[in-house]
Amino acid sequence: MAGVARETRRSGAPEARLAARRSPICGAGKRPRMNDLEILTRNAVDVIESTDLKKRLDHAASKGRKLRVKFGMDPSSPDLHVGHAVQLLRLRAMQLAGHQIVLIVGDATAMVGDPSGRNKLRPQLTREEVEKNLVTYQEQAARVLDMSKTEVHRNSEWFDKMRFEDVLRLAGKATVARMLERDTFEKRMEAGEAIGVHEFLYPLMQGWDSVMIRSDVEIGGTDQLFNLLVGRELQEKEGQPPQICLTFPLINGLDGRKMSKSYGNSIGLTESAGEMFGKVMSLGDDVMGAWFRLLTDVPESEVTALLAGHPRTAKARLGEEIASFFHGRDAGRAASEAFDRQFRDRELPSDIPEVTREWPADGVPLAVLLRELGLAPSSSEARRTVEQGGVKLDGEVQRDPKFVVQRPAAPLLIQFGKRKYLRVR
RNA sequence: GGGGAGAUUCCAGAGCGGCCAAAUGGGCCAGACUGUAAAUCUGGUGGUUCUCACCUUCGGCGGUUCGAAUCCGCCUCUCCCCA
Repeated sequence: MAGVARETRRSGAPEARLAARRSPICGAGKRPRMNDLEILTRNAVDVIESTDLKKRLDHAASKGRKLRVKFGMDPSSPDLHVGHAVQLLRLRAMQLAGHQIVLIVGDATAMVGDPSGRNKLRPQLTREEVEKNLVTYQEQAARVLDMSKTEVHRNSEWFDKMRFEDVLRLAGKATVARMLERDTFEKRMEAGEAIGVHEFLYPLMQGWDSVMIRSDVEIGGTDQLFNLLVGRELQEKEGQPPQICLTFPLINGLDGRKMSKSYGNSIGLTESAGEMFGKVMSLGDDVMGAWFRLLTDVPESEVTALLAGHPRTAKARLGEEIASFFHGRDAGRAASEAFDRQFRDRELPSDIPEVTREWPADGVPLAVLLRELGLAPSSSEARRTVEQGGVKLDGEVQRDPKFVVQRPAAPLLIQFGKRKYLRVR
């Protein structure tokens, strides 16, 4: 199904730099052709409508007309994670291929709250909260996209100008029956959960965004299909060619649930290489294949071979690929090595922070010390961990939370649980 | 407008006058084991200078009682059925 067309080459300095710096994932530095269906739709679950997409891509390639590719970000939670990366990587491929990426920051829609995948009424955000998240969002998107070539809009640009009359007109473009077809609404109805009337407006707003920016393609997670399709319908009603909808798999979080910052099971795009690597290593063996295919550029034949081999080796490779994409090869490798030293070889990490504190003459009980150093959130928590043998002082397990620690002559090494290390003096 | 059900600790969900800081499962934390921060098994999981005791918590505010998450009143929010 790979598109057969001659390569259209052109040189663009900033693009080249970006490609060089972060080559490993999408297209390994090779810029995809504008109509390379294979690369642009890799991993896609739904492609609506694929013949139309092919046609438009070919047209774009021959006329040199960029397609406008829309991606909406909901600034209601302030962090992007690797789950978003699945889609961002496709956008990046499109961008490298020469298409125009249009990011919509859904500041107006965020005040409604996307009902997708929710079994709960979402709290509506205030303007201030949205503003704050918006800034960090763009910084994070810049980890994957060349923002200098990316168009960014807030949808408040047009929604703020609408009067109630306009809202009614928009609302009139959909029917309740149509809205209720949506699986999340259906499930919530069945489960007897709350559905706010304003939530029906969400898909319409997102769809209206497509009309306003005249998108050719919109990308989203599989849970976005309904919203994307509404965009198509609205565009048709407004006399525009309906956008192509591409959906990509949602990636599960570290614990198998949907990846979300609020579940604490995500890997954020701005996390350190060490953090990323370690979190990947905590994945269950059975999801490695999906992660390889969705988040790395490792060829299928190699993935198959890795999965057939030792899971530990495969997972380490996965972690290294992911950490390398965001932080460079060297950092990725370093993270992998540091992990091996700490967890496989059980050596101490090389970068143990050291703190200095005040010591009363008669010392400090261990549990209190741990809390004061911030290793434990409360002294009860500290006590439990100590009693369970989770705390080592200079390498020795200390099971007595009341053990009094005196001012140490040399910095005292404290190991709290598996991951927290600290030296105090 | 009428009738019914419900709001519990991070989440789901028991409890229905004292034995409740509150079952169980998930998550999380620790330990054992290991190939890893996988899997599995074990323990822990409100706070307090802590095995006792005390303090805060079961939508909100009051009340009944020696004693309430549990009973009563009002309030807020949600769901269902009927109109």
